Amino acid sequence: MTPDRAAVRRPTILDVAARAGVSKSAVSLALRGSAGIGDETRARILACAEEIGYRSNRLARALVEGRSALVGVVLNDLSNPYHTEIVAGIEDGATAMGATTLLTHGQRDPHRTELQVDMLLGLNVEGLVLVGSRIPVAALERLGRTLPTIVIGRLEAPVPGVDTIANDDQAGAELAVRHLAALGHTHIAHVSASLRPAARSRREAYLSTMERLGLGPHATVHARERVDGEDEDLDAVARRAVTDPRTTAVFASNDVAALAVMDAASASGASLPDDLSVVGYDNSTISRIVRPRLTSVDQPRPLMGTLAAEMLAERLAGRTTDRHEVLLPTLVVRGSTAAPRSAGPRSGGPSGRDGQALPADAGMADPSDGWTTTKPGP
Amino acid sequence: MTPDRAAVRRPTILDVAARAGVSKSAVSLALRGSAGIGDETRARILACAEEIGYRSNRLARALVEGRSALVGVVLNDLSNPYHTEIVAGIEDGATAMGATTLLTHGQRDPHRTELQVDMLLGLNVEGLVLVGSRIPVAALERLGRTLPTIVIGRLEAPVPGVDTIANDDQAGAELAVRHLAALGHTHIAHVSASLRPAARSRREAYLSTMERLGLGPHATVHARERVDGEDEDLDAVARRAVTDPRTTAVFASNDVAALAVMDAASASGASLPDDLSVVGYDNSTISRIVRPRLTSVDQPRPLMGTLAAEMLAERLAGRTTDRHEVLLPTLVVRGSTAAPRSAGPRSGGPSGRDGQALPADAGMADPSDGWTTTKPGP
DNA sequence: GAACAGAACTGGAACGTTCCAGTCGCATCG
DNA sequence: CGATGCGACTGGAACGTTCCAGTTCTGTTC
Repeated sequence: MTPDRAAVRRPTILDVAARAGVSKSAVSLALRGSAGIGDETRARILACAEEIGYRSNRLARALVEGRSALVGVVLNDLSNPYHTEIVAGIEDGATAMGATTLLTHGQRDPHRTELQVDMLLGLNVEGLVLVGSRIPVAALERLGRTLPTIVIGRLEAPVPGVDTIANDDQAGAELAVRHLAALGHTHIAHVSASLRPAARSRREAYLSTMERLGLGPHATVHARERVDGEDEDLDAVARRAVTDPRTTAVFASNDVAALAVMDAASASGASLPDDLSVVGYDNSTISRIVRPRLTSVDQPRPLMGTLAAEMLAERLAGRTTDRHEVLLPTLVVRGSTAAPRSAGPRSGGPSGRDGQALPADAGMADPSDGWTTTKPGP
Repeated sequence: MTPDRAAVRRPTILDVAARAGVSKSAVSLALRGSAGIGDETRARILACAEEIGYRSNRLARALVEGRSALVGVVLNDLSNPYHTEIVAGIEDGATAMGATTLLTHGQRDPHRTELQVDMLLGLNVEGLVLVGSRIPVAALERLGRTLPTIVIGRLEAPVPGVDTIANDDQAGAELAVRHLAALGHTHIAHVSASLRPAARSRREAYLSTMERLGLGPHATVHARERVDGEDEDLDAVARRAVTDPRTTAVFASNDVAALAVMDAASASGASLPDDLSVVGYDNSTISRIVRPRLTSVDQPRPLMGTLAAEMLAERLAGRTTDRHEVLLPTLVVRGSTAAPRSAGPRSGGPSGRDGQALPADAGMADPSDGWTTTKPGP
């Protein structure tokens, strides 16, 4: 049985005031720890508040203060553990600036995402972080005009008033290809999981790196046929990639695709990593579950989160220029990559020990902070 | 460059009223679609609102209405994809009752969880759903007295005013053991991942089911030594479970533990599922990634979510008695279970085809709705 | 002992809504 | 033709805070 909650009105500042025999202003002062109130009175007020279980009404406060101290985070897909570490980073940053984080998820659906954003705006959030969200460009432009907005992930084109944080897909892809080449692979194929901007630039970087390494003639891209549903025939693409007997290594544009390749290879009787080396992208939980464990490009997710919070703080402090950050990924080497059967490593390259992280090309940025800044295009 | 947002005050209902040449009340009426306003005037007001980009301030509305139309959901661990489907269910239910869902995560930490709950209370949420959250009992009791609270997961002991939704661990464990026995296994071991209530009752059900099947003498429980950190030596336990040559099957108390068992078995040269059958619990993404794919007990997660929303609605409609639901799990049979090498199946049991779901024992509940109700203890 | 300073506290206004008790004008009715 | 009723609209109060301009009181200074 539960006490009748409807009858028990939630205590307000006035109830506390009445009990302590002071005015509501005194209570407000005491609760917020402001000066201008005696220690003795303050203690009494605090005690009274405690006794009747007073809890400040954040809605009312937000209304009068004109600021909600709320930051909205929209996740495209809650089930993607990829997002989790980013969120943790955002939360830490937001907490540091005295704000609290409100999460919602768009369920991979632009329409739902827009609805969620609307409801966050209704709650007067002071800033918005969209994590890998799919949202119509028009809506994003409106947001850029309305409040500080940070997008984590790659945008088709920059939107005025919207900051972005992405990882350097070029560098990541290069890292993967160079790792395979250093092991002695020459016939390195690429499996591209989607046509979204991130996958596209990984593919381009794959091609250019192959070219630069003099392996251009051996480059092959296995992409999906343009089917509308996205996860349509990834397995078919993987099977296609695995059939070519000359291919000894595959760089996949994400871990899910890499998993499909590993499955296809095993199904055709290949033994991993001896017959086929596989590199994924995202360093998701998949990479630690699958056997052999997957070598994968890792994005600095916690950093992405704290950076988002930092950029939000800047915006709130008055920054009006757009900022676009590109972070350098690293490669986490695990058991899915090894020298091909026919050849040893071409150089004193990575030893391939499980879980060893390699920083992105040191020539491109200072590896000590792990990321670099690029200015947006016109 | 961004327009100076600070200068642009967010338009209010009064701005709309001024522009449309009516009173604020008329605008309020028009926006909410109430009667008492002419079609022509309404259209004009709506147009004006659109023009100046008016957006209702939910805070102010909540303040005066005394209800926020907000439901708070606290996730213990965002990275656990287990939760995702539950959240989707809650959201659907909440949307149906005209409320929106606010997510936060407790980061597996009781203290942080309490903080998150506090901030949700400050936002005047009308109900709270805690998903697998670890929160001090004292705090939970306070919540039970304050507002409708639903806990998804098993509680040590019922808390007055708090509803619970859990899956029937007994039935789930029985399902797993019976499946293995039907395949012909007699030496079925159990690996217990934790000492939390759910794992404990799975273990008890394992033991009693073994007993009932006349396999009591062959029952062995491999539990963790009492180490404070939870994931401490799961692998060691798994290795221990795998060393006994007579053991041909293992029922693990969750998928993570099952994965450890599979790893340990592979490491010791066993081939799965021929040398060892493994059953997990949770039917998490792990079970679909690992090879062979893991047979696992599945909890009706979407149902748990919608049920939570339903129970919340009941509470808001005035229910004051506590409700405790126990849902029946099913078994999803995949490739990790097969008849032992030495013996065929003892009966015309399950065929073991990949992904086939078996309902829980029909004698315990009507399988058509998939769940049953149990009344709480005194 | 009057003037003053400052600390401690108070009461009203404001925030952006909804709600409610009216007011106004107009058509209908007896 | 005056009363009645009703639809359309208005203005003030209220929600629970914070903020600000006062007010009171105590002690200090000349």
